[in-house]
Amino acid sequence: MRLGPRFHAAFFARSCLEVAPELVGATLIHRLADGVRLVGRIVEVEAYLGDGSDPASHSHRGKTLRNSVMFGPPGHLYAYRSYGIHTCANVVCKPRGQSAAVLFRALEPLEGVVRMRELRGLAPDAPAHAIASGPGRLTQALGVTLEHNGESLLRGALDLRRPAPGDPRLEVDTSPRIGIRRGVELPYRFTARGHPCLSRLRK
DNA sequence: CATAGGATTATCT
DNA sequence: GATAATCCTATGC
Repeated sequence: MRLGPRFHAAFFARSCLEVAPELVGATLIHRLADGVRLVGRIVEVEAYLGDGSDPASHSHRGKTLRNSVMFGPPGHLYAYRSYGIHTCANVVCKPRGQSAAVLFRALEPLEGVVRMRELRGLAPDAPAHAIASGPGRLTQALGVTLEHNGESLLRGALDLRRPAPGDPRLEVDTSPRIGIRRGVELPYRFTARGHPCLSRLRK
């Protein structure tokens, strides 16, 4: 398949509330060492602000060893461990020194689907919507680990691309974020309308 | 279909 | 020592 154009760092050097909805429909790629390319279309993201107004953000209480990448250059990967088991992946927003991020929550598998099922430990006939619908599932399916924390998403093995010509234009819905205890009411979750690969389907 | 509970560990208090 | 931006399985409608 043909990939869309790259993002420039400037795209991410602004509010994650602007960046997040524009990432719905973009593609996330991981080129594995053996040449296999894992590609998915982003259908669900969440924004986490860094200006102190967002109590659910990891950077809400300032810079720590874990969240230090959030304060680094925009367009890089912030990966962290969740509930001791899962890895979650974000793209850093705002210029260096400020902290904000967009969490990748669900992908529609596009290429390397057989490998994704293997990485997830799923049966060969497992449906596409079970592969990367959820932040932990997404990183497992794409082979993204904590070792990728801090890597650029603008070039290299991990690669974020704009939609390619001919890709579907997705309608974006807004809703409250999932699985958090603070800032529960803030509408910072952005989803592709009616898409089967969302982590939680519409009613 | 919906909900509840356990798993499991890095990070911070 | 408690918490956590979750997932899977089991159980009950």
